[in-house]
Amino acid sequence: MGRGKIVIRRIDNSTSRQVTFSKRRSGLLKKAKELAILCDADVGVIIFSSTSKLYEYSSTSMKTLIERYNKTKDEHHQLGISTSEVKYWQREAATLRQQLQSLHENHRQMMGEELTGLSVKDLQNLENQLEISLHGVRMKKGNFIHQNNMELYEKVTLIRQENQELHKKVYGTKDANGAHISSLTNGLGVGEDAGIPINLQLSQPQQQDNEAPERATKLGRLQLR
Amino acid sequence: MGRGKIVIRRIDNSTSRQVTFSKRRSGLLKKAKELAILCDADVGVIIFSSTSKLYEYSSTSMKTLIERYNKTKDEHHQLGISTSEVKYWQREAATLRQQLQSLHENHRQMMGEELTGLSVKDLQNLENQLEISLHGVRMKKGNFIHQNNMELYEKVTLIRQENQELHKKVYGTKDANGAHISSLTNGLGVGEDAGIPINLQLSQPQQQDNEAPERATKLGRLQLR
DNA sequence: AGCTATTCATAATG
DNA sequence: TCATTATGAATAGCT
Repeated sequence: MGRGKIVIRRIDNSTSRQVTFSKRRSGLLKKAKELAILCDADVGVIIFSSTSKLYEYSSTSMKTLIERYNKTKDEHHQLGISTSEVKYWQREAATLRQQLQSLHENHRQMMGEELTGLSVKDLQNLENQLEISLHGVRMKKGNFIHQNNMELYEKVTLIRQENQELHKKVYGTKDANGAHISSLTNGLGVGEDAGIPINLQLSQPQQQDNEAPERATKLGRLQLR
Repeated sequence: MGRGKIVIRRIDNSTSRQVTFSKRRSGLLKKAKELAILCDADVGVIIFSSTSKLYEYSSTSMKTLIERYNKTKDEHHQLGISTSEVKYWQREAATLRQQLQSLHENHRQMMGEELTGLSVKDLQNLENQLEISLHGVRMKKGNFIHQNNMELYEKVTLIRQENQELHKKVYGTKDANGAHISSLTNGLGVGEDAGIPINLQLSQPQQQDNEAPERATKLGRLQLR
C-alpha cells in the first residue's frame, strides 16, 4: 500500500524510519479504536518509540485494562510477578501488623492497663515479672549511681590533692589543713570518711533536679570545671 | 476497504460483529508487529473480545512492557498499578517493622533487660512506671480474688442452708447443729465469722496450686460440684 | 472459511 | 513536518 511494496524488516534510514513510525503509529491507534468501537471489544495499545517516547491508546483505562490482563493471566497459569509480589508484601505487612498488635497488648498489660480478661494466674505471672523487672532496674540504677559517685569521688580527691599542693606553694609546707583550704573547697570535708558513697551532681543542666537516690548522703552542690 | 464504506459504530448484528472482530483483530496484531519491526519500536496490544477472550501481542514481553509503561507513568504523574502497589506495601511493611522494633526495645526495658544506654533519669522513670503497673496489677488481682471469694462464700452459705434444711427433714427440727451436719460439711465451720474473706479454690485443674493470695486464710480444699 | 469489489493506508515523492 | 498520489493491503459484503 504505497508507491511500492516493502519487506517487513527494520528500516535502516533513520529519517524514513521516523516518518514511517509516525504514519503507522497513528494508523495502528486508529485501527485499535475502530476495533474497540465496531466489535465492542476492550483494546489497549502501548507503543514505545526507539527514542523511548510513549504513545498509547486504551478503550477504557490502561490501569483497568492491565489489571484485567493480569487477573486473566493469573487465573490460567503463573502469577504475574507484580501481583504475587504485591501479595507477598501484603502478607508481610499483615504478619507484622499482627505481631505489633500482640506486642502492644502485652505492653499495655505491663503498663498495668487493660487487665480485663486476665485470670488470677495471668495476673500473678505479670506481677512476678514486674517485680523481676523492678529488681533489675533498681540494680542497674544502683550500679549507675554508685559508679557515678565513685568517679566523682575520685575527681574530688584529685582536686583536693591539687588544692593542697597549691596551698603548699602559696603558704609553704606548714599549716596545710588550715582555714584557707576550707574556704577553697567550699567548706566541705570531702573524703574524710572514704567508705560512704557520696552523691554529687555534675553541672549538666538536663540532669539536675531529677535523681532521687535513696542512699545518697545529703550534700551541697559541687561544681566541677 | 471493502465492498462498501462503513461508519465506525458498534455492529449490531452479532454474527457479522464476530466476523469483523476476527478479521480486524488479526489485522491489528499484524500491523503492530510490522510497526515494531519496521521502526524498531516496543509495541504491545491487548484485546479483550466482548466475550472476554484475551488476545495479545507484545514485541518484547508483556510483563516487561507493562513495567516500562508503569515506570514511565510513575515518573510523570500518578502511581501506576503493580509496581507502585508493591512499593506501597514495602513502605507499609518497613513502617510496621520499625514500630515493632521500637516497641520491642521498649518491652525489653520493661522486662528489666537491655538497660544499657539508659540514663539515671530514664531508669527512674522506668522504675516509677513499673511501680505504677505493679500497683495496678495487685489491685486487679485483689479485686479478682475478693470477688471469687465472695461468690464462693455465697455458694457455701447456700449449700449450708440447704444442708440444714435437709438435716431438718432427716432428723426433725431439733439437734440441727449436731454431729451429723459437721460430718456433712467436712468439718468446716464456714460462715461463723462472716466478715473475713475466705480462700476457696474451684476444682478446675488448670488453676490449682498457682494462686498465692497473701491475705487468704489458710483452709482446706472444698470441692463444689 | 473463500472471494472480490472497494476503500483505506501508506511509500515515495515534492 | 505537511501535502499529494500511485499503489498495495485490508476488509465489507456476499457465497
